[in-house]
Amino acid sequence: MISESEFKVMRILWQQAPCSAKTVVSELEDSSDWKEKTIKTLLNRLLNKGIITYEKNGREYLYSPLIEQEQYQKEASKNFLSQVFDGKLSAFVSQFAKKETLSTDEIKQLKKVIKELENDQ
Amino acid sequence: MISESEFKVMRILWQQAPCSAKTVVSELEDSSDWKEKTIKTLLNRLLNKGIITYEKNGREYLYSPLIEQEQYQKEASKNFLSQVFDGKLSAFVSQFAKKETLSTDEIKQLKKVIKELENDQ
DNA sequence: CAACTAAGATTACACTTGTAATCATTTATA
DNA sequence: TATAAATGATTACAAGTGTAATCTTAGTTG
Repeated sequence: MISESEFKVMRILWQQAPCSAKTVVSELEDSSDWKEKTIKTLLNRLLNKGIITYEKNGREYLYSPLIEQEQYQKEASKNFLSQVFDGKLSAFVSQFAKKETLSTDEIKQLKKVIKELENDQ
Repeated sequence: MISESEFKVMRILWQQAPCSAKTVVSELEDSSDWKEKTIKTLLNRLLNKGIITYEKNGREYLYSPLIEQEQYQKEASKNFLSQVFDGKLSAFVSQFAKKETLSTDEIKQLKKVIKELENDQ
């Protein structure tokens, strides 16, 4: 539903909403090589898809997400896992055992997460 | 590069290659509601993209993948993680701590994987 | 041998996506 | 006040995708 390009816009809105087009544009002009018009197109598509909304501020819009990042991430994760790894989280994680070299810190984080998972049982 | 629909075809080829179109079709007619022509289109697109190949067997083709599943999974994983979770595996995994209820077995698998990760350090 | 089938190849067509440019309108400015 | 500038809206256009149908050709069958 959210395309890859649109997602980059969403990340900004998730971080700092409500947010003017100008702000989004200036952030994305740094981190990408999109033109202003391109970025505005993406905002508009997100609007039409009902994924974000806006309130007027003078003659400009202040945009805000209508779905939470976590909710979206959760759905995206489930889709990804079921599509690529037959739904098996461990199969996915073990991909990274093969030389993808996680940092010690990431591994520590992971262990913590696993422990939480156990406690929830 | 591999679309979602094409991926479903790939899964069959990864499991049982070389594989005739007829076999792929009959498997997918069960698990999806695609028509035969649709499935053949997908095979053809994969061929044109250079993702699979074939050898002739009489007048039919026997298809085989040209990339390994693991290689593809690895790439897809990296893309997914960096796009949706800023590259952080633990952020992804912790999604599942929130009520996505993994089976005890999955958690056990995960722990094993983590242990391996540690040993690789 | 003529007609039918079945395989792959080619064509179809609407929708999405990437990537903008132009249009219309409103506000700021000379 | 006429014009320039900036906003969002609309339009553009090629490539990729989902989802098939038609075409071509070579075997199969009556």
